Amino acid sequence: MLHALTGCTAVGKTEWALRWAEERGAEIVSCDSLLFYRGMDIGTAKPTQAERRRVPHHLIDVCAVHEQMDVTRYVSLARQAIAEIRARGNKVLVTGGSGFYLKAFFAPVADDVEVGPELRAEVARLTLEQALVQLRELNPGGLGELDVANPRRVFRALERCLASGRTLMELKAEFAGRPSAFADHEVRLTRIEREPAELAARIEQRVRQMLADGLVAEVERLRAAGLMENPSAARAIGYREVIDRLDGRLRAEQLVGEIAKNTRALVKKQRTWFRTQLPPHRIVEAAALQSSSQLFAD
RNA sequence: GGCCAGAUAGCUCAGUUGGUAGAGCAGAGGACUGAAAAUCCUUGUGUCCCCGGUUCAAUUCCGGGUCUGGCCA
Repeated sequence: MLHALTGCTAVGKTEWALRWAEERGAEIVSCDSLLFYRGMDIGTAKPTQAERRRVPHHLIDVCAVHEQMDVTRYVSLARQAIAEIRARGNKVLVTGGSGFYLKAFFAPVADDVEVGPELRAEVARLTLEQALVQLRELNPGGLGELDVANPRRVFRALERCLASGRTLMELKAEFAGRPSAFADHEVRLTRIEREPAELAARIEQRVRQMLADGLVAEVERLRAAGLMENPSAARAIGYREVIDRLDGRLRAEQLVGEIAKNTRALVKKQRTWFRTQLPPHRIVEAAALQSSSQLFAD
């Protein structure tokens, strides 16, 4: 049995996760795509050292900013961490707001087509149009639901076709039949929600606190450590705006507003994901929470 | 007080050589097979500041007014 707690950014799930885990001797497995990176602390609201002393955390600070993480690697690290925690006889609480990674606990999330670095580099040199031409040649039966306007999706689709020698339709059929990587566990999922107005206020407060805590200096350190080599991390909310500020594309007085605005957009996207991509799950209102026992119907 | 510029979508602005208007951003909705806090898609009727004039027709031209900014006193 795995317990998983999610909710959008700034909803306040961290403290509830800590309490639940602390009271049950559980260990936490993070499900947040940016917490993997060492040094991305303030802008990600990473659990502090003090919080990590309260409850053991896993899948935090597992790689350098310039390294590339992906779901497949996440899944294998998470499986390993969970096995170790179980071997100690402890409960597991998965917590985080990265919807795609969370989905891995319920559904297949990647196929196992190996794409070599040479092939990837070769595909990366193509324009979107060239990639589409090749894809259509390889897929006379059509491209299915592929989002042909999305370069990342198109390039990945082409890589998978070239690497496997199969069509998107064939790959899709096989993918749909795969089990979740955690099919051997029963997973209970709960999501914390909060009133939009209250959440917006918390976001603004949180952004101001991050800046007061030294977000700008953190970004400067990370840049020196190779942040810009990782497009996804460099585009993370809070980081991209500070980079824009440092490079003169944003004025100082715009910083809080921009970060808060983009965080609200993230929250909206998270909500759509939770609604449409996760299985039906328990929803609890943050304002109504008084005890960790309310989180899961045990 | 005088001169000049501006007044158009929540915001910043474009535009209509006169036939009632459109971008970016925000907002809303959505997609999601190895970057997911990423990436991508859909969605724009608003007294075109007010009053009057010219005209078949004015948001567009003309006159007056109001407000905002700048310059001069």
